[in-house]
Amino acid sequence: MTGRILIVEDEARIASFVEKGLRANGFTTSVVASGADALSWAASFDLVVLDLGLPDLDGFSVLRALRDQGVATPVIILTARDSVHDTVAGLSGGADDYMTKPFRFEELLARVRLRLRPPGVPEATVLTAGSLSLDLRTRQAVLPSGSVDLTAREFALLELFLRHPGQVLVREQILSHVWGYDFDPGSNVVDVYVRSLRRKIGAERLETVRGMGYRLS
Amino acid sequence: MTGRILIVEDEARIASFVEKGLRANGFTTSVVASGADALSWAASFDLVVLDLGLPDLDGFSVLRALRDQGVATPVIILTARDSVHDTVAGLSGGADDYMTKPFRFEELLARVRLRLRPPGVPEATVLTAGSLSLDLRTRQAVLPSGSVDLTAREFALLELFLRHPGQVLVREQILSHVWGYDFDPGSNVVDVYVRSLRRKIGAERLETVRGMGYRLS
DNA sequence: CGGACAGATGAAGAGATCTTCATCTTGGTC
DNA sequence: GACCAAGATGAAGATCTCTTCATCTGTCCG
Repeated sequence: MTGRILIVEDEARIASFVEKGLRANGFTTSVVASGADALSWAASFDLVVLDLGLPDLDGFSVLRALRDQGVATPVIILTARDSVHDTVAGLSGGADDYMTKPFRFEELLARVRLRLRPPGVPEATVLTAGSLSLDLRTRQAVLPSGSVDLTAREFALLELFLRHPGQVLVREQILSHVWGYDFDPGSNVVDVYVRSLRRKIGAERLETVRGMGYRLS
Repeated sequence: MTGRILIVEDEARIASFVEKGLRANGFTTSVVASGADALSWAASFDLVVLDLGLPDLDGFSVLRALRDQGVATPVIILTARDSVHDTVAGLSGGADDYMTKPFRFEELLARVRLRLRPPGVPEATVLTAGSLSLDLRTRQAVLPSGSVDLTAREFALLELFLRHPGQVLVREQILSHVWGYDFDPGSNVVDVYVRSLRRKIGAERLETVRGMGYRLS
């Protein structure tokens, strides 16, 4: 998936963090630091990441002005945790999305991908690898022998494997995706959950790559 | 939301159940009972509900034939619970959806709506009523005073209220939506969960309508 | 062979969640 | 006002979920 993304952010550190991450994932990005610039440029982009704490215009004025101009580009808003209510109140009809700072980059990436999904290519309801499938709505693993209910963690873990089929996933990667940003590196939760997944979907499906991590086969 | 829906189902009882429900929700429907008819008609509809257990052609052949003809109409498959694996395996790339029989009508309706959502109108991430919002992804209620985490049941209950704002919801409706099809009519779970929701979002937001049920105000 | 380390496994405990039940309160009706 | 039904509430127990910890097993390498 590709796309041109406009980052409207005045803090250089955050702008750079977002820009690097998005570029590393194949998106084209530009950064502007003011609401005025955002207004002039937004229409030429596929998506806008908009910080609410701008120096000149506040973010919502920018958003409203864009919509008044008939610009329909999806906007993902970055906001401080303590002004969530105002932010959410400003999202009319779900056309836009928001994230509270600080945020994990993966979360932003997921939302960007969601908004840029080509129309006509609906969201997957099922992920499949070989004879193993995962129903994303019912949170069930589907095997030739039948369906198995998964817990939230098991589900998140299996989803991660299914989204990276055949690829070795390192513990650290797994921890940061499934357990979040500030994980305890000394924990063996991953092992334990791989174990319980294996019990449910069959041990042979999750291959151990010694010294590296695990791989879905 | 409107749309023309083709129901491909040979069991009259189920066909009627689905047709009535969809019509009651503003959709235009037609029913055919054979795969051959499905093939000739599918292209003129916005969505197809396709039973896999047809007398002439099996459902998958119909689906494959449609795709071979270049018909991209979204298809929702109805299948027996014990052939889930085959069904899921047949869903290529998540372009289609499936449901196991027996199913709750509301579930079908939700999937129909999902598939017929006009492109460019992304799925809502937040539902709002007055100063109360619900973030559908984080499962948090957002109030002027801050955000509150909800449990799975609380979330489902509040979502139901927010999708029917200002409308009185009867216990039975609530039970069938949030607790599923085969609920115990003698239970007071609804009361208990209304209570716990009130504690979290403020008692004044959920109004009691004596002898009827509850309403979000 | 033996040591060291990576991974596998089982069990236990904390905490959350869901539901049921018993009791109390409120509103409506006669 | 008295009564009854509907609803509100608190508490307890069953179950599930997640995580940690201790121990066991297997692999690699000298």
